[in-house]
Amino acid sequence: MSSNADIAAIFEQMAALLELTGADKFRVNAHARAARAIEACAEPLVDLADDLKALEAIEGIGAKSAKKIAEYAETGEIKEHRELLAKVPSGLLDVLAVPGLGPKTVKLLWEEKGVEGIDDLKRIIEDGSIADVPRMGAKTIANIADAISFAERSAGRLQLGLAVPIAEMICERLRAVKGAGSVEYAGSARRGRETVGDLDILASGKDEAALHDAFSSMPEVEKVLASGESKSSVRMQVGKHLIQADLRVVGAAHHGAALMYFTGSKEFNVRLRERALKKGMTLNEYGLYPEDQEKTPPQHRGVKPIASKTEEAIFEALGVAFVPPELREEGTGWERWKQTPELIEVKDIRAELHAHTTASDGAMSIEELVEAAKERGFHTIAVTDHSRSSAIAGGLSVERLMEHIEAVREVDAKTKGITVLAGSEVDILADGTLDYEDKVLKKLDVVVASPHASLRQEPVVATERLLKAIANPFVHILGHPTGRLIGEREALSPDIGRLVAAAVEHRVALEINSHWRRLDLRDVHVRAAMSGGALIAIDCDVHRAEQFGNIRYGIATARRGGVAPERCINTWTAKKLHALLKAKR
DNA sequence: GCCGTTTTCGGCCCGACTGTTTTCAGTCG
Repeated sequence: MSSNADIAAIFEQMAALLELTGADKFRVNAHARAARAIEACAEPLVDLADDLKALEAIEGIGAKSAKKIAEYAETGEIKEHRELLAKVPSGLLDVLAVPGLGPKTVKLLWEEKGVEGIDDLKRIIEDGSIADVPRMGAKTIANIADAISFAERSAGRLQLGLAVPIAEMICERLRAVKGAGSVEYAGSARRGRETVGDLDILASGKDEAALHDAFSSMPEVEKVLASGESKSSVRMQVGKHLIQADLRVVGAAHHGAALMYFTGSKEFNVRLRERALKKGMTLNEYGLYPEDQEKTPPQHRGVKPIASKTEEAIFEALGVAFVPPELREEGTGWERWKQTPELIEVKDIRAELHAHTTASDGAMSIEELVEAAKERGFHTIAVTDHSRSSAIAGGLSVERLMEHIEAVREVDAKTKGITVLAGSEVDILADGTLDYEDKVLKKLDVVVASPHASLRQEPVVATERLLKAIANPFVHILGHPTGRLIGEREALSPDIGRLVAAAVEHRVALEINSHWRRLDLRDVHVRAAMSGGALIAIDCDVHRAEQFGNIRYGIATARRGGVAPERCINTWTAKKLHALLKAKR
């Protein structure tokens, strides 16, 4: 299989390998950028490989990279990549990944000490010979040893739903510091990325030192990595999760510029700063200033910024429409916007269409589920317990399903203020048939069809399987279409373009499952669904009441995919939504 | 290696912090 992720990984690796061979840094960066551009593409690039012009049309992909992608599509490898791997020991890539070790140092360790992997590095630390290398003092050596141990203990990036609560906990504590002003989290958590590498906290306040102290002395902090006047950095353990957190304290006058800078993405910042230069201005984390060729940064010379207090002001001064944080990524095309796209928000959601009760693997009774949905102000809640094949999840036999439908109807009859629909999350079997016969499906108000087993199918097989499910006349929603679990399993890689086209044809909504372990569809798929004209359902797949709170992660994913409220059926009025569902009965 | 309502060649964002240095290189975001 050769997904975009595979190709992106090769480009990413080429960037690192080039760095280690001492290649021009702009060339290195161009490879890293190409990797991001490839990753952000919804369409499988191997399908585009016949058309070099189409590949080159992708921002960040030039003639050379397009040729390499075509070469990969044809031969399954890239010659330059193979040659680089022959030159540089692949274990060096692990060494380069150790925090604090950059290309210069790794190259030096390799050339002077023969280090070709982590084990070699550990060995020369242990026998002390690492000290022969220039600029290797006691502190540096200790930091490297520590970083290795951290890398070994850390599971890497944290899922969004694990990172955000930690970020919020830190913010709460800093807000409690005397004289604290605004405190908020930025970085990839603010952009709503599915995983977060480290937490970026931005604060202002009367007593800057007090904020840094409070931050560095949190009980979960196991090591202070840096502590300067404006920035401190710690490594902390929260529960079983290890994560790095950075705090930046800036004056309120610089808040917008700092927030923008700290939110990123890095690529976005670079593009924006380039744009500023073209307009005769310079942008840094303190503000947007007139460019005057002076070497000392403008904020140190008392230069009055053109804009700095709010992000909005900076965008305006640059002549760019405000870019929502979720869209500040490579390949979203923000440079061409005339105005900010209208994106869906949590408050737009008025119905949950994918929920489980104690009848299968949920923790709530029908009544408790309905109560929780009412509390969120929803007009509709669909009860969609598992179908019979999901035995582990307590899937319902046809007989039990019939009883369950009755039970749901009874609750609906006696409930005021919300419509309770009888539905099912029906397994899509390996061959694409559904777990209940059509005559059973017909009795249900809502059918969410989802893949749960046979998740290692080849893309072609998976595509046909899901297409068949979409074409079933009784299906309303395609639930978590790929079945992936972030960082745990890739699951299916269907041809999203074809799924979208079929979903449009059969008026099936594609689900964004809001659980932070899933976020499935993922952001780039959602973007494809939007450009293809499909409807989206954003659901929490609730098993417990608190999981309704996961909607924020589903919404973040939707926003990253450019979803406007009207494209999501959960935002529709009861009348409109129910009409859509009934049209298939 | 990419890119261009100034450019198809000559640029390519900007600052904080650390550690090992006596003025700065390396790394990070």
